[in-house]
Amino acid sequence: MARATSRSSRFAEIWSTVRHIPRGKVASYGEIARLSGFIGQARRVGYALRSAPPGMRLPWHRVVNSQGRISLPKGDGSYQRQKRLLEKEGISLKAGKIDLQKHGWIRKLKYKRRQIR
DNA sequence: GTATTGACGTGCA
DNA sequence: CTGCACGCCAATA
Repeated sequence: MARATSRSSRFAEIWSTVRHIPRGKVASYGEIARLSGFIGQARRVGYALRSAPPGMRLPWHRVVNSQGRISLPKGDGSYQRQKRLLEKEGISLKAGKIDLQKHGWIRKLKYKRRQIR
């Protein structure tokens, strides 16, 4: 076994991480990559999600880019599709962007930590 | 085998 | 704010 070069096995880590994203929260491709053990390989996450077959109920819509923006093209309606799924979970988009401070699963701590609690 | 593209990220002009 | 370059890895031509 050593090699487990199966593509599925390689993507399994990413799929598993994505599945751990709580409802109503979002994570970036880079964060998913890091949590899956693929630091700096955000691109692989996008590839894994694209290869993810439907039916496994993968919350792929909770994954956006670091800017809080949907990376899918608007041309074929993919953008709208994800946007709708997000709004359905209470995640609203502001000017095409998500407020990561509020909906980010792993938000970066800011220097202004007053009122945290 | 190389070249190009892609559901990305970060830095810089 | 936008656009461009480079890095990262895998799939595709």
